[in-house]
Amino acid sequence: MTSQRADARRNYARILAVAEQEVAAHGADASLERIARVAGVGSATVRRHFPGRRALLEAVFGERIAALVARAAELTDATDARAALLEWLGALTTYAASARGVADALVQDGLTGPEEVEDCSAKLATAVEPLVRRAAATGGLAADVTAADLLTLVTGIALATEHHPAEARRLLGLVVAGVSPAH
Amino acid sequence: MTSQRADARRNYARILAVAEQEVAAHGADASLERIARVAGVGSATVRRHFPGRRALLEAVFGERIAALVARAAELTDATDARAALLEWLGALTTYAASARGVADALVQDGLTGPEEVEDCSAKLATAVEPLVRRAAATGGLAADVTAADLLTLVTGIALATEHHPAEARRLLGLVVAGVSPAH
DNA sequence: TATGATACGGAGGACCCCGCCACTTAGCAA
DNA sequence: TTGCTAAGTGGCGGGGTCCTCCGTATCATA
Repeated sequence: MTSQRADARRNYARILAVAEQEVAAHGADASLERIARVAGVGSATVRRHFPGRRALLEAVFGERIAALVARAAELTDATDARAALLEWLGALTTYAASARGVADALVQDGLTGPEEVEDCSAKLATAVEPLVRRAAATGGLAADVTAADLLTLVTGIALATEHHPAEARRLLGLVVAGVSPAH
Repeated sequence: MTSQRADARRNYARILAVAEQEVAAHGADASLERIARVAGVGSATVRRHFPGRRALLEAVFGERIAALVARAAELTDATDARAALLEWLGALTTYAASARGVADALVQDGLTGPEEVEDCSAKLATAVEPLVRRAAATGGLAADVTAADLLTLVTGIALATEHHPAEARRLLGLVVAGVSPAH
């Protein structure tokens, strides 16, 4: 861990910084080769620090994901459980719609299987779980809705509105209220 | 049109047949090169008949899209407007979740702009439009929901459940009923 | 059958991801 | 301070894709 060499740490930081820009500019399938060039390192170095595109994306989004997890923890104590959940979902939607590639990363997360506990969607799911439980307990959430369902829906909205990010929040509103609630 | 040479027509059919298999197997980013190889034609020929991946995907999905458009026309006369709309959305969801790549194709459709009337999502939007209007008129649909919204939501569900297609129908149900309808 | 239009397909360029390998260098020990 | 060693590095080559150009084969017509 800390035994990592100083230059390695330096390169790690440089690559990550460039990767953030590139992913923001070109989405989840930004060119790793290009990231290496811009960062002034060899392509092998990028691959060493981040084995595979997934690893790089997770690192890029890690901070924001952590922020969302923290936000969820704060909201756990809110008086209105339903409002807390909705606010968190809104924050997630805004982020997923604005940060190109994050939604792709989330939908790909399911592939690795349950042993991979470190992936982004697992972190998020664990984080909302308490909010979901509280909202469900107070009747603020349909009974058969799981945390995973909500993440999937938000991810889907973000993916489908890739070219119209402004619509994302509105669509979330529709999903929450119901497109055609039973009368 | 009919002045197309016989060999060109033959190749078109061969390519389309192979493309259907390849897209079903590898999703929207199937290799055009590979399609050409399997079809026994040069890569330039594929490109000639289908300029760009979008064109190829549209051709591949064209028949099913047409079937959905026809289904919408049938359902326009149904007595229960809301049920008709929901049935059509269910059919669309099932198809989008089962046919790999179709959702990607739909979300990419928005890029070309309004002048391109031939694209899949425009066809579908035009087809559901009457169903949406009737459902809204009879109170079976939230007032501020457009046909495009519904397509976007279904597309999103399909994209987000790429690795768990079985969930798609259930999520559609949640969206219809509302995850957390106002009390 | 001869001929012009049409469609074909391979070569080649640009880009990408990935694995391998010889070289450099940071950080520790004497 | 001076070596030593392993971690870290970058470049090269292989395999793949997309795309364009252009000489050539093939079809339709007179």
